[in-house]
Amino acid sequence: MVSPVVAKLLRGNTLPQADCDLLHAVVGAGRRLPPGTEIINQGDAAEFVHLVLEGLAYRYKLLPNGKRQIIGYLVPGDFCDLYTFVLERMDHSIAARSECVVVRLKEADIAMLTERPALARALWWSSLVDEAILREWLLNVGRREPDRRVAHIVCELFFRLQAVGHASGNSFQLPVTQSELADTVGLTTVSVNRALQMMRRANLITQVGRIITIPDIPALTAFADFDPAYLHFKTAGKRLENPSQGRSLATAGLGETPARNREHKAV
Amino acid sequence: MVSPVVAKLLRGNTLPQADCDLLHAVVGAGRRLPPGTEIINQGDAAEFVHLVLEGLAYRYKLLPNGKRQIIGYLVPGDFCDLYTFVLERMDHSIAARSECVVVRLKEADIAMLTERPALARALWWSSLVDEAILREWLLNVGRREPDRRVAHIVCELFFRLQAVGHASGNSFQLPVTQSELADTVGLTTVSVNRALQMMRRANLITQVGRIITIPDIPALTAFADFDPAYLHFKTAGKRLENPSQGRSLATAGLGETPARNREHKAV
DNA sequence: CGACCTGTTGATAATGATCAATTAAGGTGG
DNA sequence: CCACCTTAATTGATCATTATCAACAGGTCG
Repeated sequence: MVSPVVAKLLRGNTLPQADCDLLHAVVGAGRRLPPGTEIINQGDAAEFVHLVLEGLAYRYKLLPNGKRQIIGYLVPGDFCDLYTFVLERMDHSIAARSECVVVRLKEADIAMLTERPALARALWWSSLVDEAILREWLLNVGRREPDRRVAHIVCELFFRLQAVGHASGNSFQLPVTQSELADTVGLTTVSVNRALQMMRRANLITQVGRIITIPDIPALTAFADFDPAYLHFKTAGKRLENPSQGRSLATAGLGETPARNREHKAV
Repeated sequence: MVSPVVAKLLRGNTLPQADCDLLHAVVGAGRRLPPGTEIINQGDAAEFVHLVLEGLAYRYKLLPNGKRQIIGYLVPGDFCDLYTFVLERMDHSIAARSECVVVRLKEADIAMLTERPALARALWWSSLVDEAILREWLLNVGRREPDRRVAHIVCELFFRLQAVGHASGNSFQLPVTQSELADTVGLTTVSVNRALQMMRRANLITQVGRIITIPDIPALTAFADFDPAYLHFKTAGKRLENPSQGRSLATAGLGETPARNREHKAV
């Protein structure tokens, strides 16, 4: 069984086997957190680096008037705060959306990893991808039409979840409520609801509960103006053409019904 | 004369004198680019790392329908693409807004810098601050009211320009058109225009041409819900309380009228 | 069963976008 | 220095879109 971190880093990097082994050794088991747990709060000082092993979490910021903006999703293999030893305080919060398994790494662990050049580079890459995603989101929220915003985030979550083995074929579990989607794309829940309805009517997606199927991926990506290049996968181009490579379960760890399932193969 | 890079990095880090000297040695003179020059284009492959020494540039993405989203401003001391050797292709473009002086650094130069632990950490810090700014922008565009969006970006540019010596007291040159502001905060130019008018009427800002004065900084930051913590300056808290520390000229290198002036002191 | 959360719907109200001029400012060339 | 040109800022009127409000349906969970 390959840790999702390794799987994730291998999306954009090649790593010597020894580095993968080291990662496995350092990462260990992690603790299981119920949905809704605050993992990190804005203003927190550095202590540990948190890494999501299972489940889905999100970053967010709040406004004084109570409005919320979700500024990132964390899927298995994503670091919450790799930079915690460089920036003194968190400028945003992170909460578990589903049941999550999260490891806490000490500064010494991180140092051990970054001593290996390939690993240091891979970790850097992962933080740069986070930044690239933010840029694309800003474009999404600032300049895309509402329907396309929603379609775009659906595409992104599909690609990212697929990359860590949480899609089967063209189906995956959309692990968030419409209200959360609204807070990620800068709309109201009503608008998100109608955007999704429109997408269903146009047969761009099919929905059974929270399981979403994309019958025609090129059609959806075209509608959303989604180009996976910004995810900086090594094989991003190929994936778009032939995207049914996901081999594992859509439900593991991401549903309301906590799943214990760990059988997903790493890609 | 201290290079703006050094000034910038010292905002959030302490560096040994030797590291500052090395930076100076590596950075050198740079080339002068006229306003509007495309510095880097989306899809470009890695070649050099670009660093802005003078002037103002911006990152942006375009939509197929021609809409533009500005996703970052680069002030003196900012790197355009520090990560160019990690990510294969640029996922956005960068253009000079005013006349700019830009240096191109080879991979070997960067390697030389990152061999020094303090410098490596400082460069990492600078890239993390870029990311933090993106998060705040996403909140701005996604969830703040139009007037406050505009006020917020005015605050940010003031603080960042002040930090590199481009403010005098509470005045600075806002180096962009209203149309560019619109593309950064996700509004139309008409809305931005009216927001600025409102801010003038409320005496939150005063404008003479492109020179903006903030008569009451706490009032403006309160209105904008601007908390400089996300810029991760070491002294950010203090700056908010006592912000009239800028010592240099508001116009150097940032106006339509190209300024040759280099006398600004580093802070 | 009843409380609660999520998704859905229709009606209405605001809010920004759009459109179309007009004014202002800066830069150029005669 | 002035006429002229271009770009940027400003204005008012109108339109479209999205937010808001309110209510209800379906499911889950004690």
